[in-house]
Amino acid sequence: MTKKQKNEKTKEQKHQRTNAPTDEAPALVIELNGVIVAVTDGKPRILVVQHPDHPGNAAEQNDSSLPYALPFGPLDPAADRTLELGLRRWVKERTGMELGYVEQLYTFGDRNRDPEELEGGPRVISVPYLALVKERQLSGMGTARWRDWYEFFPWEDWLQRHSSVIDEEIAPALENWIQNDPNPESRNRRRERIEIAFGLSGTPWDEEKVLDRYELLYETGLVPERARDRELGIEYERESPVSSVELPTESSGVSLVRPMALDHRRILATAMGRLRGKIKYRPVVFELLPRNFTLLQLQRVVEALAGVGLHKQNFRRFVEKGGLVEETGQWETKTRGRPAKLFCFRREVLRERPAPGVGLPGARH
Amino acid sequence: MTKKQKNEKTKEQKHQRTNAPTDEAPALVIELNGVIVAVTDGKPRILVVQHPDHPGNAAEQNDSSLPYALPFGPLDPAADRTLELGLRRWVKERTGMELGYVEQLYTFGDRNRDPEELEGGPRVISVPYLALVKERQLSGMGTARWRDWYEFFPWEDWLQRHSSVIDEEIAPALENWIQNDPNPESRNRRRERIEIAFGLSGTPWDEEKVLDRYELLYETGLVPERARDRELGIEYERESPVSSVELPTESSGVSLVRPMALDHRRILATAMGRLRGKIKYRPVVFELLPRNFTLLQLQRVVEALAGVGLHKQNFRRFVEKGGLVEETGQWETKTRGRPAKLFCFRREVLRERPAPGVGLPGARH
DNA sequence: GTTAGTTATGCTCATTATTAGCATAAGGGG
DNA sequence: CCCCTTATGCTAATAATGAGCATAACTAAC
Repeated sequence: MTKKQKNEKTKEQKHQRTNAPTDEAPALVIELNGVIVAVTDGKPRILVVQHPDHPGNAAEQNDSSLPYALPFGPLDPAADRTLELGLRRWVKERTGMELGYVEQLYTFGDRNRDPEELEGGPRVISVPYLALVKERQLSGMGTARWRDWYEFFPWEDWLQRHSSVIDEEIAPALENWIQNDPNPESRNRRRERIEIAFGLSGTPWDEEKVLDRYELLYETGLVPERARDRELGIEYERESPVSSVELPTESSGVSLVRPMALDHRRILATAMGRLRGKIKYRPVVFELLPRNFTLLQLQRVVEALAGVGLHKQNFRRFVEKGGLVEETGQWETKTRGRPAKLFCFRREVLRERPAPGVGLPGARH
Repeated sequence: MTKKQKNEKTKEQKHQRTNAPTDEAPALVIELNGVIVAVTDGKPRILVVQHPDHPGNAAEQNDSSLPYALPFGPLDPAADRTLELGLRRWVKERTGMELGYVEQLYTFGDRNRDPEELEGGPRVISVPYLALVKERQLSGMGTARWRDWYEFFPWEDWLQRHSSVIDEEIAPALENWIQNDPNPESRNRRRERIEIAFGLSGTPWDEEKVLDRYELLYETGLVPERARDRELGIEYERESPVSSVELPTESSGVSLVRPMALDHRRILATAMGRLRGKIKYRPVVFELLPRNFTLLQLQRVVEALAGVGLHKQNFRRFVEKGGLVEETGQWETKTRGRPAKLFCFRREVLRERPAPGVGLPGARH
């Protein structure tokens, strides 16, 4: 299949799915994206599909090198009663999965997020949702598969690889970017943004700033999406103009691995940041766990999401004294060491505390 | 002007502003709403305009009885590069106001939120933004005006009127709604939702749950919007189906005052909840204050937004020791008692703490 | 059946925050 | 000068948090 053919096919699909009168393309489409998250074996996974990506993309792609994309589908303005129901509908259709907890993330509406707009395609507004599921087999659905989300964000993982990526690759490149700015004032702003986002020079690491970090890497060209978009004539700019003399150092062969299609890595970053924040004040972790679980299982899930290690005893005290869980009287025996009590979520906590979540006791902040 | 004429005019405007080919109405429009907030004299104000509201609305309305609406305008998919710029553009156009801090709130996409959809109008997706400004004169713009947001949400104000509305009107009516549910299980769910949302029977009041409270009042018909929508054939349902036998007791002449047009009160509730949450972990209050301010001014703004009173000394300690503000060396003298030091926001706090905000020290929780 | 390894769980102690007040300071208006 | 108002300093009691030590209860290997 030639590149041209592929493009046409994609465009056709897109028009087709908008339910517009066949002779006239709509000016506007709403696309629903699902960031479907599960945690297995202490790793946060997201559901991805393979996607033909940008029409003008670099090398001829065979199927296995197609970039990953978050699953998505169009809103049918005539049929879908609500956005959320639209999302649930086609996730069901395409993966056979009935979503449980679902939460709207943000609405991305920048022009040319989808390069087909440049060729006269409709303006595409994306409304991504975060969904939390207990991982299970996918019924049907060909290309969908689970991936560790740190494959796309290695610098977010402070659990295992102690994130040497930042010290060795990111920090020097960003320092370079700072120096490249001739204006001293905006240079200071750059330095401030970077130090805050990446927790450099004394500033503490904030696991929630996933999006800020991604945006910086994008702006500085450290992430392949930037070069790709630029080639296509897409200029992404921060919505709040930060008046800066952007001259990204297209630079340094920093290999910040595995991009995603379109702006999906930005969407994923939004989801990660949101979830990392939300577990602290809403008992959403339990959506990712079986009904009964040991405290260590719970801790592993939190650590996996937050990307940081926690102090075991303090964590245990936190969730127990905090009334977040209660004993079931059962025991987990199939593990290696001493058998652990099984707990379950304690619903009454919702009445007792205004914002019950897990927090990160003992994280190195 | 007859009602019919009015309706037609409105619809025409709407189509006009979509930039669709004149002969074909679009299936989808994006509407941008601004929740523009300022605080003056210790009261949170929002900018509202008057709006013809629903076509099928009850009595013939003269201009002064038109319901208030949040200012809004359509996205021009061809011209507006980003949603946020679209918002800024027409806020500028219509009010002469240059917005500073702006934040996307949510995307409301339920079908028939705008009753004109029932008459074949396009599906309207609303993307409201929260904007924080220092109140100032409106240049131009006829009908826009500032209103205390508690006019629309009297039960959210625990500062002055110690919210007797809840004890005297809301709680009894909701209790009634609980009893009206024949199914004991769903009755329990209702009770739980109500107790959590309104802080009844031991549950602490959570000032952030503004939306939950509004939704409950809507579901139970305690808010006039419900009856109005129903008359028009609009059935709003919670997006996450909570399987319940909805038979709202259209009930009790509870006068939960001043509705807003369309679903704008829901949008406002979203904004209030978001802002009440956000001041705790982001230094956004300062957007509402002059560069220099006394600690009491700062406290008054926080109290106004959160709707609760705070312990003065603890509040002071909190913001000072927390490094959120710094002395300017100047003094406020025009007040009555002892002159107060003037402070300003201390930007460095952004580097020191991951989530710098004001918190509510000494609130009766 | 002893030993080593693994995981669970109890408990302590120092430190830091938070709550709720008491008390004093510094202005203005009679 | 007295009274009212607002600002500001300080404290004692309590609660939450951070960092460990120590022990318990299992499995697998020898």
